[in-house]
Amino acid sequence: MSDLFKKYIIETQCGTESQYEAVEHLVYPVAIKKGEMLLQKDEICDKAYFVSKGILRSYTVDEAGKEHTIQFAPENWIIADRSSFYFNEPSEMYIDALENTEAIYVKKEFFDKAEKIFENFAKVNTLALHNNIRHMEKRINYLLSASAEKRYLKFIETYRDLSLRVPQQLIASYLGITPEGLSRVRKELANKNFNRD
Amino acid sequence: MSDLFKKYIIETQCGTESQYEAVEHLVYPVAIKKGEMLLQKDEICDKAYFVSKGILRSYTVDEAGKEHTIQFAPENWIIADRSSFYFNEPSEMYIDALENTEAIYVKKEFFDKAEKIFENFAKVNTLALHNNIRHMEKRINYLLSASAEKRYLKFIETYRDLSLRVPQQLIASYLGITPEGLSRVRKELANKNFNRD
DNA sequence: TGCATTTCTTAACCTAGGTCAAGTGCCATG
DNA sequence: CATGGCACTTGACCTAGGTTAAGAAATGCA
Repeated sequence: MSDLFKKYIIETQCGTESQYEAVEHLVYPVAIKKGEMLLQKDEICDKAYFVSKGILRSYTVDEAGKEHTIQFAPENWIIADRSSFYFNEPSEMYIDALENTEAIYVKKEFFDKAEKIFENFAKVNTLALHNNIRHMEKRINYLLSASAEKRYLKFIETYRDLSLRVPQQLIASYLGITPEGLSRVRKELANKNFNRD
Repeated sequence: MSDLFKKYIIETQCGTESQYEAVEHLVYPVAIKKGEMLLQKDEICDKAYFVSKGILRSYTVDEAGKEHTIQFAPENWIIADRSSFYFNEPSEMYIDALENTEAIYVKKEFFDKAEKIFENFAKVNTLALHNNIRHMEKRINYLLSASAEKRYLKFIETYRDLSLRVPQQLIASYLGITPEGLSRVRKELANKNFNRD
């Protein structure tokens, strides 16, 4: 179950099997049932999950009770409330499983230990943070400037696989539109494609 | 002109004057006139600016020619296209000055050198990245879930000083609404406050 | 002080997308 | 094989906020 994570670590760190063995005891495999909650609002997020099979998702809930998807994490992705994890502050979000999922989680100790074992751990981590920032910046820009249709097209272009595996209503909640709105957008796109002979 | 930056570095790094002197030659003071451009789209952003007086701003321009403000940087803030700076890739954004501004800029060499001089430079930098991520996450959440009015109220609560110094149309472009839209929101807020005797 | 330029407001009108309420189709479990 | 429950669609209606165009204020510059 944690083989994929092992591979991920060894590859990104340019590490060896024996280096990985030195941190392995801090890697906890878990099987998560569809719908199961891994993090609730106001809890402190002390676990970062790496998905080896299935999909996890983080989301917020507004005063009106509506869910807003922050992130999808399919295979090979890491998910956590980074702010809560790093600053030890209560989380604003929830994390749950969209499918029966196999994952591993690590706590802070893993990061501390890994920094000692892998020469470039901090550097690789910084790279990951920058990737994260770049991604969020693009998302903000899209939310500021693009219509529902454009945001959807961008989404299926960027996450082709996810757009097939994830319920449409959740994609809508990621894009900042309603399920009905997304349904309409899809219909209009279908018409366009049909009409351009 | 660079005194504020010196103070900023010494404080955040818990460093000494003499440590600062060892990196000072990599700190370039600049005076920027209102309206002057510091970064254009498609350029690689190789400078990070720290503002000691005035305001800088980063923004994108969409296909319709509309500007979308990504960040305001008043005194004591740092501004750059982080992705372009870190990954050496062409920038998607512009940076200009909203007021006559005094700033310093540093290039990558500064970071390299500072990492050697200040014991915790990398750690403090990681903290800054996490702060950045937290901030962007909140912004995404607001864009997904809150009305124009709520976003505006949040903005003036969070950046009281900026909301007085920055032209309204630019605040609108930060919030993802039109200047006219913001004007209407303000009017409605004024009416509400007037009518609650 | 006076003119020009930019910023902000207002109002009429419009539209993308929200809301609400019925369907329709699709598994999934008994 | 039936049925109960989701997920998705559809359509009628509504509204927040966009668009356009015009003026009013503010600001800068000479």
